[in-house]
Amino acid sequence: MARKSGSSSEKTRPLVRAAALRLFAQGGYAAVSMRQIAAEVGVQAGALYRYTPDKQSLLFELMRVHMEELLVAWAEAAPQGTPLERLDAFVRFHIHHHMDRAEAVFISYMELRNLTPENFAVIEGMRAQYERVLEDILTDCGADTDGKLTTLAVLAMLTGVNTWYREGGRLDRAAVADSYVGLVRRLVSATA
Amino acid sequence: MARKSGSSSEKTRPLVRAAALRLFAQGGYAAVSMRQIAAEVGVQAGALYRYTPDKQSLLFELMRVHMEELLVAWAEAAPQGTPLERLDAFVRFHIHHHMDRAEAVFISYMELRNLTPENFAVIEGMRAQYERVLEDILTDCGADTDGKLTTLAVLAMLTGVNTWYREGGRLDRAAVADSYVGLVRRLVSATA
DNA sequence: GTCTATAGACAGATAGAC
DNA sequence: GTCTATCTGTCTATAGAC
Repeated sequence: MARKSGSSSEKTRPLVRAAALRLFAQGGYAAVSMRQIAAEVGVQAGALYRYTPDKQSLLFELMRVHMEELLVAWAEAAPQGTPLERLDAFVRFHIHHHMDRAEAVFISYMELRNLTPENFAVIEGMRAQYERVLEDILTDCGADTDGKLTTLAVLAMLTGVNTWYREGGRLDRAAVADSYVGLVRRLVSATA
Repeated sequence: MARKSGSSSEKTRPLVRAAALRLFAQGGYAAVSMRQIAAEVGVQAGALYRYTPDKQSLLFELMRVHMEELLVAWAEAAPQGTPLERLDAFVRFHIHHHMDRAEAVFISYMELRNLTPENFAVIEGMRAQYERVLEDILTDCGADTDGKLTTLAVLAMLTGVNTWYREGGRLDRAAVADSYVGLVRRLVSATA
């Protein structure tokens, strides 16, 4: 039997996550205090410890969930077709998924060094899994480039979009994705 | 008439910069204390304030000097030749210059948000100047891609090398540069 | 030029009332 | 589940001795 809706635990928990996400992205993990997060949520600092054992776990959970969502979203998209079609699909998927989660993406790149070694290893493993997705596609494309190097080059290029793309700018989401599909196709084409 | 060599000011100053560079790159500006920097130098915290008015100025100077060195180094390289030759030269220059300054590069990307607005504007202006260098080369190459977007895509790709390149790894510096020259040439080639 | 000592603010985390 | 209050430690920056 469900509880009466009086408890605000299931309301406050996501608020804590959202506040931490925003503030960590804005000011950096080390520069943001638990008191700032609490103020953003509208509670006192002590109340946060109902939802996280400590500040480190708060950061780790944000990054872990972000990476998990990324891997699950790709698995669910699961595009079929020729290798080049799957490459196009990956480029569009990566750009759109990352545009929609700018803060989580930012944190997941910038705050790696603020993870404990154990937590870092977990995130790195998930990142390696995602890199593998693109590497396999590139292998299937049969490009005559260095597979690992090209994988990292393409991912850096695609993720770099987040550093400059702003909604309402000169190019809309679809135009950006189209442009990068073109760029990546050239990258894997035979040498001119 | 030169002073006797007794003063250690001109010895300590670069030590402070070097310690700050290393520690900021390793732990992040906000997470590193003046005491840690002092310990690395081998003095007490108070002594640091002979060399910087405050912690913020220390960060800003590291980034400003890094950007200035980058612009000066390119100006001195000043490669001539066809647009495509200059593009190749830019790719090699960027990769080698950045490989040699991994810590300063890292800081200059990661710590932008820890600059005061005034200091941020200065660094952003210098970054825009550098982007303009590549944008002009790409324009001269006459690629039929979006010039600004391609500029940012290539820069993200090239700077991304620093996130994975390690001396003594599978590929040496020259091999990495060669590979990226190939990738960038494809990017600006006619569509396959 | 570097030291010791300290001012004054703020950090993460916990205890116990309600 | 959130509050207030607090413990314990650290921070940047400064003052004044040497």
